[in-house]
Amino acid sequence: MARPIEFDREAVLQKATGVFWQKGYSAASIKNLVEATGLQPGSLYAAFGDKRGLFLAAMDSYFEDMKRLIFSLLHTDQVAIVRIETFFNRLVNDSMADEHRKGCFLVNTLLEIPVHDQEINSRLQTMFGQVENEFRDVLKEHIASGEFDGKQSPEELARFLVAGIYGLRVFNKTQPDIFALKSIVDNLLFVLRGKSCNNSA
Amino acid sequence: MARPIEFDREAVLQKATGVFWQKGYSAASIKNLVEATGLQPGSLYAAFGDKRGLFLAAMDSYFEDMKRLIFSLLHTDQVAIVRIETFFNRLVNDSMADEHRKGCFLVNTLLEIPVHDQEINSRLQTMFGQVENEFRDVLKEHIASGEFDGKQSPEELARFLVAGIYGLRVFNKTQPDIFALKSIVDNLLFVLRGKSCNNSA
DNA sequence: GCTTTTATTGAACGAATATTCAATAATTAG
DNA sequence: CTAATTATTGAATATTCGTTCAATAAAAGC
Repeated sequence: MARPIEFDREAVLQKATGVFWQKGYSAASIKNLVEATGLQPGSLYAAFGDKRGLFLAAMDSYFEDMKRLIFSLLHTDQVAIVRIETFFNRLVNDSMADEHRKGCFLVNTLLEIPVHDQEINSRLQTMFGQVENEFRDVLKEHIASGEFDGKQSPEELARFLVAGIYGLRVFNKTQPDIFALKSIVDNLLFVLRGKSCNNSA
Repeated sequence: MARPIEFDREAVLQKATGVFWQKGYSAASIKNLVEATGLQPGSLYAAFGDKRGLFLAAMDSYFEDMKRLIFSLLHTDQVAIVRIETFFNRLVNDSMADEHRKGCFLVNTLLEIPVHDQEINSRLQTMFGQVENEFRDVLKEHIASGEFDGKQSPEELARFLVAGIYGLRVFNKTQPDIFALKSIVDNLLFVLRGKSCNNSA
């Protein structure tokens, strides 16, 4: 028994995410967000509390999309190592396709927000932790398959891959070169093969 | 035949760098900078033009220090691979020692400033290019020493290491764990050994 | 159709922002 | 000592910032 909300919350969050992604949290103004979303300040504040609340909601929205994508790439009927390869190929292609080279919104946020902001940083920690765990599970399969004879644990390898993702995203900001990115991926995956020496065969 | 400048330019830049490093470019206010440097707005503007000019000067000052450090670590009488190891050990130790986990000022800046800001980004590109070249030269020595039988070029390996530095700096923001960092470094250096398989001996 | 409830509007608010500049201070040249 | 030059001061500036709120609009219950 009241006036219903007119806007599509998800669509608004996507627009707002675009602004924060492009400019960062501090440099994104309410004016920018009002223009991008089409909502007036009052509506924005009624829906999300304040600028920070909108930012947190944008983070969550972005992460949900990201999680869905990662899950779809990492849970197929292919061999474990191939799934990981596919993931990194996708990362390289997406990086090249992004004309503004915005990178990953969450990585950007991680570096922008000082560590003493516990609310945002613990969120990021949880999010990146989930990604790490996804890789860890796939790596467990990989190791069990016998195609790997290195001494590293799945946890250790997962951390290494996550750090590799960070490296690629930052690298793409300085040198958006597809061959460079691919070569970095090759070297990352090299670590996962373990059996680099085939002269026993 | 005029009043001399009272402040120490390098000392002021160090203080200003601290503010930008901690808060980022956008979130750092002139008020913050005035308080940190001890200079009044007028003096700051007379010396550096505007906030952006001060930021550019801070970037340059920071990079000079960084370059000196990298040079000192990478040009010793040790074996090439050991020098690289030493560099990464130092990076890990410094990361752990930084209580505010500010990471690398230039990497933070790289992710904060949109790519369409050509002035700042081309500066960063040059700076990181120089670091990459330093590694490339050391890797040439490493490859020439015969301790490496991989197929990668020094250029490719240098890019990989630089991406590794990026990865470590970002990783340290989410998980400041010395064992995790060390394990990532181990895996990075694993790629440089090439001769991972000793069963022919 | 009237009341109630909630959404939307957008002007208005005070606070904070980057920057300027007239006044003052400190130095040197002559 | 005086004049010239430049550094320093910090209040004042205009603008932009995030946020609020009274007015208005739209729906549902009775």
